[in-house]
Amino acid sequence: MTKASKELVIEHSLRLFKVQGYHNTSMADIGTACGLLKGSIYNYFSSKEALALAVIKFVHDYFKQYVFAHAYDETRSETERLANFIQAVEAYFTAESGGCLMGNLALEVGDTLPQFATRIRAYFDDWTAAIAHLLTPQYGLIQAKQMALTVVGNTQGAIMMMRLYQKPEFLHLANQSLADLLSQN
Amino acid sequence: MTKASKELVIEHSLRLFKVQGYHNTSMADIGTACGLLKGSIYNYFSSKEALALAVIKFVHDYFKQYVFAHAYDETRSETERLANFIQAVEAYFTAESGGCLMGNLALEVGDTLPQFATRIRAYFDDWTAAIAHLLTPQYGLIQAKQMALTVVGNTQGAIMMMRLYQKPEFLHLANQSLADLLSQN
Amino acid sequence: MTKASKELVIEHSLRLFKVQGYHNTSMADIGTACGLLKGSIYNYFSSKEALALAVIKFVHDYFKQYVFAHAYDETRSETERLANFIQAVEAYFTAESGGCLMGNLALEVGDTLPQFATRIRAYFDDWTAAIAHLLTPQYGLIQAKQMALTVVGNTQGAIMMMRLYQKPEFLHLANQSLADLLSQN
Amino acid sequence: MTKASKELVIEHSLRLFKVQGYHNTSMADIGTACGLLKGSIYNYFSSKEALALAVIKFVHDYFKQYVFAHAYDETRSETERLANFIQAVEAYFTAESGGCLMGNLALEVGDTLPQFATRIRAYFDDWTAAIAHLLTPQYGLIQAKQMALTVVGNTQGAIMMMRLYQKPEFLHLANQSLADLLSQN
DNA sequence: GATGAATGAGACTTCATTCAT
DNA sequence: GATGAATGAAGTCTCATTCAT
Repeated sequence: MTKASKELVIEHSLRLFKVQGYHNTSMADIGTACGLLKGSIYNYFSSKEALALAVIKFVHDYFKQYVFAHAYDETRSETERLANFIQAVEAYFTAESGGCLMGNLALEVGDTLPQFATRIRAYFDDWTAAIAHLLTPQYGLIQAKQMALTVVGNTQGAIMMMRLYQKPEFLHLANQSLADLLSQN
Repeated sequence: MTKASKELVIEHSLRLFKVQGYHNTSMADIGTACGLLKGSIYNYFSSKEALALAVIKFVHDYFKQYVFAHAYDETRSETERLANFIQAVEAYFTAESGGCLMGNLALEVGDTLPQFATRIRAYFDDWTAAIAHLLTPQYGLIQAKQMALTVVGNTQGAIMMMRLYQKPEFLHLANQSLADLLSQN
Repeated sequence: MTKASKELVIEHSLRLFKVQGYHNTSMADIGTACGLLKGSIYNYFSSKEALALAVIKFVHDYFKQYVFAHAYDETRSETERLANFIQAVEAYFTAESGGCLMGNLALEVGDTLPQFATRIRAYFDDWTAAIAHLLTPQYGLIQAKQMALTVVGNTQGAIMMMRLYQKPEFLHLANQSLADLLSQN
Repeated sequence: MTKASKELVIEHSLRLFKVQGYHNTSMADIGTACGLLKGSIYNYFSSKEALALAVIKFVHDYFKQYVFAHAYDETRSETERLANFIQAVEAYFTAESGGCLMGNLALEVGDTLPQFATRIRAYFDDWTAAIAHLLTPQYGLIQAKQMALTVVGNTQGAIMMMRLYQKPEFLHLANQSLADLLSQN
């Protein structure tokens, strides 16, 4: 139950941080969501910041395992890998509201909490690397890397628009542009 | 001095909200930046929220006058208009740090403070309309509008990346893509 | 206009103190009611407390002139005097809402602002003396004085009930009891 | 200790609200009286208003149990019940200073905080009903009810006078009048 | 005489954190 | 591992008062 509870706190925090923001989410909010008192959370995490870093790691690990991994799946063709990757991204950000925790945190605390910014960059780096890996055969390493950075930016922009206008098409369109990059040959 | 002081508070608040976030910026922070006590700000704005809304309006008005207006400048060719527009966008977001207040707020409080979200959407709507206006002759109204939405998203994504990685190239590249949309004929 | 404005401030303050209480009425409230800014009130009164004391004096003077005086009106019989007195009391407290400023202040700040308590006692003393003056011929000085104190208390209690239940009968009944004291012969 | 501490806060608040008034008593005042910091009180009550409502309920419950109950004590004769009732009232309001919290609040916030007014009326209703219950056998329901309302008003007026003049006789006299209502047969 | 702005204290309330039970 | 209670700092906002214009 220890592990389960810890993960429970992380998952509730993830949702709250995403929807309400980091500074606007109190330990009491998190406690309430978990069915705990705020003080009890300190049995699992030493501070609000430590909790948030665990949440960031949780998201990052999830993407490594369930999203980015598709880019390196050697049992599939490049086009298939990309399709699976895109599908995973779209499924993830369509399933729950609040957009992308990493993007949200980047804009909320990117300039004030450098510990967070470092980890968010690492996540974006992995995202970029995954896409670059898929584009490299066709475009070469240098250009693929550059294109991947642009794609990540475009995707984050699309998620922002999707959230602000409550319309999932934005992300879908951005992903189609990405898909086109490989289907053009 | 009234007008000046009110605008002074707005400008300091703009900077602080942008860099530190809305919830992480206290009235005391703003007061200190303006050389006032926290309580004195209430001589100008009835609440922190009212102040933030004034800041949002200030930014929106600025963009209408100094950025979006380029798209409607009938003394220039379409290509020139677009070039001026792009130049204004790039200058604005390169000049100061903290990215785009509107995008930042969209992600920090978009789901919590609907009064803010409405105004931010209005800003993005105007931005979109300006670009659509430039693309319509070549692409037709429907497609231009759609492309404009994508461009705005891409720009916001680029600003996010620019801020996170502290590299201005992101925005420059996004703008080049926009420029290419008209120079391709 | 000086005198008029000063009295204007007093009258608005009287109403606000009566309905909202002393501590719950701000100088800004009073200013707004008078069409002034809060700072302007200090052109008339040196402090909130000085203003309140002026209001107390205003009420006391009004009662001396228009209510208590009936008890000493030598052109009338005792029964007539009492009837006029009662009529004046009833008219006053029925005309406006908020009950009796003096009673309200007695209970709100009687133990914390002795300057107020002293003046409120003086007002009650005069009220008591007026009634005692009317009852003395029939009951003798000692007993009349005692009865008058009881009558004043009963009247204040009736005003409290009248205000709490929003029913003017309470005061009317109390006044009838007073009237009966002289008509019983 | 929970119950004890919560009741402790209520009792200190009762005393302070009674003597200093509601708006003139700060959470810091209450905290100091309880040996707590102002913020700690929010572990017991969600707001100052919630605390005040708990205080009102506390007083009301106390009167139901220790004062009004005498009126319904079937083991005693009517005259004894009334004597016990009167004795309880007199003991209560003589024991502590500040008068009657309910009456004080009625005049301070009766027109501003309707949540308070409703509860205060309920308290006065029960008080009235208790006296009416005692007077009904002799006077009939209708008249007894009317007389009871007058008695409650007179008692409150007496408590006001008692507090303002710092003389306990007022209440004693009012109670004697009440006692006479039954001893006249 | 009126105003807009400033002040400093203080109001209610929230928060992250700690700790004995 | 959970809780209730405490803390002290900080947050938004209000207030009485002052003063230059």
